[in-house]
Amino acid sequence: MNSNVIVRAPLHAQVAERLRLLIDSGELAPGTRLNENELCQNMGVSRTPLREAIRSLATEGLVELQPNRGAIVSVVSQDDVTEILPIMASLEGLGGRLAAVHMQTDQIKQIRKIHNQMVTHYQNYEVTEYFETNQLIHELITEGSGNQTLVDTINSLSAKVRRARFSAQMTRESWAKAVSEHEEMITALEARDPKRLEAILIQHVETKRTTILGSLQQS
Amino acid sequence: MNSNVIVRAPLHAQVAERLRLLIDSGELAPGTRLNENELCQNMGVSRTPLREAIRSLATEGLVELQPNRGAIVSVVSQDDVTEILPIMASLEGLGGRLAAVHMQTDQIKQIRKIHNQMVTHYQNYEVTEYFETNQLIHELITEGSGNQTLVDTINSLSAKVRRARFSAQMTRESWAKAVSEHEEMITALEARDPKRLEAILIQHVETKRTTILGSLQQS
DNA sequence: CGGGTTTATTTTGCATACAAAATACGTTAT
DNA sequence: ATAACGTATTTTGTATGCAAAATAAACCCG
Repeated sequence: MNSNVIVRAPLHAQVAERLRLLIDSGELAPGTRLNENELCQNMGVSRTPLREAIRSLATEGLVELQPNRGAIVSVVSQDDVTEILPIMASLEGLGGRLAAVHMQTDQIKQIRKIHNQMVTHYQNYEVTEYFETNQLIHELITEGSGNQTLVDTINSLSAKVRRARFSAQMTRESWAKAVSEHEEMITALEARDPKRLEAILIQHVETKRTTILGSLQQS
Repeated sequence: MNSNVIVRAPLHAQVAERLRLLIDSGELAPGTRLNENELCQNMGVSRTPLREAIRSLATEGLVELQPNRGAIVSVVSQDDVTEILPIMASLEGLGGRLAAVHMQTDQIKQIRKIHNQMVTHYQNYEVTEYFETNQLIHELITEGSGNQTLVDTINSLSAKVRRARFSAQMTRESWAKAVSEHEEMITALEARDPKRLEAILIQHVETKRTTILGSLQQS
């Protein structure tokens, strides 16, 4: 009679997930010390799974371990962004190159659809929706590479700069540029032109880097 | 009076280190279940730090967690190698491109020295020494990029295929090709030609991929 | 004798308890 | 009053204990 038992994920995984959210949302700001007791009470779990979760986040780079002094939320400096984005550019470029060859035609059509939605959001100044569709397109292209390790690697790097990206204010020009680059991306994908798509993606991430750094500078 | 106190690393870090060694050396073969009690007694620690270490290795991808069924040593399939090496190619290429610009001239001279040693080892059929110097050159170039995140990312990927690389038998031809590619690499580095170095590195890792896959196929 | 069910044992997951280190605090001496 | 020392408290690190799940074994029934 145990038909629809919900096999809930291990506690430490749930805790890790929750911590990621707290960090992404900024509730746990960069530099904050993770007090184990406090977090335990907050989340209603004991220290064991919490600590395991923290270790995971540390390996992912979201928090930093300080021996005998616990963990702090990693602070992503300007330098970190400068380091990470060129790597993401290379990898997204690789992903695009592979996707242009491997993706199914109907998958590409699907991306074109989402792209059109994104453009509408752009025209209507719907920032959140724009970001979401934008992000989705990048993910779909990368997944289209058929290389799961590549997807994981990019996601891991992306996680570290996610907050910086959110908070980065786009200027009218940089936004327009991003959209036009996206248009080129889709066109290259539809034409199944690996080298061209790769080049555009690399350029696109470079544009992003400039935008983010420009925004970080002000603060 | 606490001059030379040795701050020993946290137990879980030591355990993780030891586990990595066991996995790399093959004492813990791919697919092996990690029995916690067994390992605890073996290493003389309790389960807590051991489990934390296992979580770390899981995030690194060296072991695979199976809910309620513990962890097994990851099995690197042919497909995994096929996925990972193109990524490493892109990243090492990026590293080279940056290194060609950023490295100090005397650092480049140092690499040339090591390269010459490597060639000698090649001529004398000293396989182990050849592998070590070879590996060292790649690391030094990547480090020369000045991008620590890049170094970490490459190392993480490298760790997963390390065993496959060791066990890969080089043919006379593939070995010769690898050496000649290395010669080209150093030349491009000395000429501070980023694009050329990048291209060679990408090609070089591609060669490696072929070698490893050819070797995996036989087994 | 074989398949399936129940029971026993092992093994993992989580919580708690204890030890060591680090931090915070108060006291004392200059 | 301030600096420095020593003590108290907090916080992390490790070990152990208990419960649930999974695996292995025994048993029963056909």
